Amino acid sequence: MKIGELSRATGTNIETIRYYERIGLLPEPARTAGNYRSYGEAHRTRLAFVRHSRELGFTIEEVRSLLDLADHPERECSEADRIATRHLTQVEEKIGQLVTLRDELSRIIGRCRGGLAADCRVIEALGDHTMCNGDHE
Amino acid sequence: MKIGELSRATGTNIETIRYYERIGLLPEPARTAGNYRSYGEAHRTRLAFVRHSRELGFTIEEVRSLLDLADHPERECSEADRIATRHLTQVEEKIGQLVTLRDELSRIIGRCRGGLAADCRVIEALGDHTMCNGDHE
DNA sequence: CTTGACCCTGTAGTTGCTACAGGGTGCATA
DNA sequence: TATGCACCCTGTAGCAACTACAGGGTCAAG
Repeated sequence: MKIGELSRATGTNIETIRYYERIGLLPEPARTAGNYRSYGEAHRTRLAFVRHSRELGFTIEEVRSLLDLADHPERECSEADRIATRHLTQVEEKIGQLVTLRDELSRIIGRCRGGLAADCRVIEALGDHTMCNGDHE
Repeated sequence: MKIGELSRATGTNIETIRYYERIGLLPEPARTAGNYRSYGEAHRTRLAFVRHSRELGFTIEEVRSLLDLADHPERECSEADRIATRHLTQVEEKIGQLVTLRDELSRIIGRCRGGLAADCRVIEALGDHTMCNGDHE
């Protein structure tokens, strides 16, 4: 498989594949006589693992740890569980923050009744930080 | 006010203040004899506006537009409303994505009953993209 | 007169890619 | 044989929004 085919097979940008190789997430593949990268099924599987992990929001370093574990099936999986659980916590925190944000934005926008910027509630709200009750960290 | 005081007054990193000045979000302040930046109340207000906007997740370019509007109170505020509404939509989309993410993560983690990586559901789930119903873009 | 806190400029690093520039390869077609 | 085109290669620079130095200057206190 050439890089373009792997790209299409996994929905990954070609530059991204080369980037993953550069940072050591994907092993260097064999080369053809013309110096083209030549991938096998194992590469496709590994790249799919990386992409799925990234879609779930794991950082590159987390993906590296997860891959490392996948490469060593004789180890305990508590590390994987720990990484995933911590990530879940972070996602939940982020959701909470965004919900707070959404509420504040809705409130600000709801008060805008058009007209001149001089009287705009959006602009006013942004300038005046005390408008929110002050306890959002 | 020297930069350190402005930093404390607004909870903004000193480097960030200089960065904002460099990219033109904050005007260049007067300088003391010793070439120190010297800020006034207007700078503090403007920086607070920027920080609050950034906390709400507006991009630098959006903040630039909002500031521009705040600087011209004779204009209509429909632009501010448009920017804020678009941003609200984006925040809502992001919340939706994260909720989907959280659910998938919970499902994956919930199935992990410890043991060896060889049998780990987390690792397995990451490798096998078809485990999710397949319709998340 | 030296110590320490503060300030200055300029540049490089962060994350996770993405986008070139400037070339080489490989195959079909004229 | 030439040539066009799609594809591939390396290496470097760019994005957002900061953050972190290095290597120096300023200023007040002791």
